[in-house]
Amino acid sequence: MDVRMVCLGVLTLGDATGYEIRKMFEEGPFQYFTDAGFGSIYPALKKLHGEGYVTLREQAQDSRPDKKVYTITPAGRAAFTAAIAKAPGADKFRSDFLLAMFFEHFMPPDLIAEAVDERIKWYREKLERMQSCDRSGWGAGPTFVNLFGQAVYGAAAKFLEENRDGLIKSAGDTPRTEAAE
Amino acid sequence: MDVRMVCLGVLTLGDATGYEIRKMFEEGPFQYFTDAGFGSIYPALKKLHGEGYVTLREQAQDSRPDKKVYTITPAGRAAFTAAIAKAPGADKFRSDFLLAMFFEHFMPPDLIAEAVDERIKWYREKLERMQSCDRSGWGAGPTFVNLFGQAVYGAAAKFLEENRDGLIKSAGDTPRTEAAE
DNA sequence: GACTCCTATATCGTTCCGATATATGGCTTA
DNA sequence: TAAGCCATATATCGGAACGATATAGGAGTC
Repeated sequence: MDVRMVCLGVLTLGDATGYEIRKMFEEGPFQYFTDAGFGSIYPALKKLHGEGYVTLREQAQDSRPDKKVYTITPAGRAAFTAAIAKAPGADKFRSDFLLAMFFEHFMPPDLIAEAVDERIKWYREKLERMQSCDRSGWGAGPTFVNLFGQAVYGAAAKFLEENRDGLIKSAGDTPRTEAAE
Repeated sequence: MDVRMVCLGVLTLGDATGYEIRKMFEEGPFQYFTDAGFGSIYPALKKLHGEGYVTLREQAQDSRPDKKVYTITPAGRAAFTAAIAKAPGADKFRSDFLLAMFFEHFMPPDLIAEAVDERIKWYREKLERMQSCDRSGWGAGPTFVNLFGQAVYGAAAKFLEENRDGLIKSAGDTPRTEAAE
């Protein structure tokens, strides 16, 4: 599922500009399982337009670049429907934090503690945002996705809180590996 | 943390070829939180060699391309240590499956059921592999990472099993959105 | 007055991903 | 027994995506 199709999905919810689509990925209900920056979205929209999957109308604005409001076409809806009907690829969890923890013996204990504490805070904040949004009026799909996110992020936060001290203690008891031996 | 540094990390565990590093990402303890294909690894190793972070010795083999066994240098160890000392970026969870579930009203109920069941199976298999490996002799870091993975993947599997029927029932009760309205 | 943030576009260079090419020995299977 | 697939082992190529940067003015803050 490439950025093009994800943009089409967002446009099934209503017309939007590239900037608004970006905000959806950053703050909206999509933020926990997908992502795309301007450098991906603008070329994607241009391509979708060339393929006839979206139309656009330009809204002039003073002291600001013109807004380009995109609308999905019937062909676009058909393409999106076909795209999500295909068996989705594997879920991917990528974490530089876990990579660092794997090599914990290269780090001083205080740095480990800092990294774990930061990550707990990060997961708690994300979780808070997921829990605090008003789900009344949401359909079954968005609700399912939101609750899935809560289950997974909650499990991550809980694990880190319960295993923080053990990891740091073990690091304090074990000699650190020197960078150049 | 780019592919270059992840390769360096693997090489701190012992000498390896590009092919072996790939296997680590595919089957080894790294598979749950990082990934890289040949198209990333070979160029990364070439660059690391140019930077003096690794050395290589070529081992001739008959009826097969020569093996290139890479060894990390002291400069490489220093670079890796510096890389993991920096505050790691955000954890990323990417899921085409959740994207499809978000737009569940574009899918017929039987397709939803199939997708959820496949995903449950996938998470259970991954979990099984994480649980069944022999952790005796592992250090604190790898153990921590493995148990984190179990906590998160376990939570995902559990959520899907508990909410499968509810989602499918709700899909059966709600009219499906046509591709082209 | 300086600084940062928000809106809104877009590009550019680097990196990454997936598919493909090459070569051969071993194992399964129809 | 031939056909097909898997494992080993290298590598490249095109396209996609990422991150940083550019532009520009108004609003809000220190």
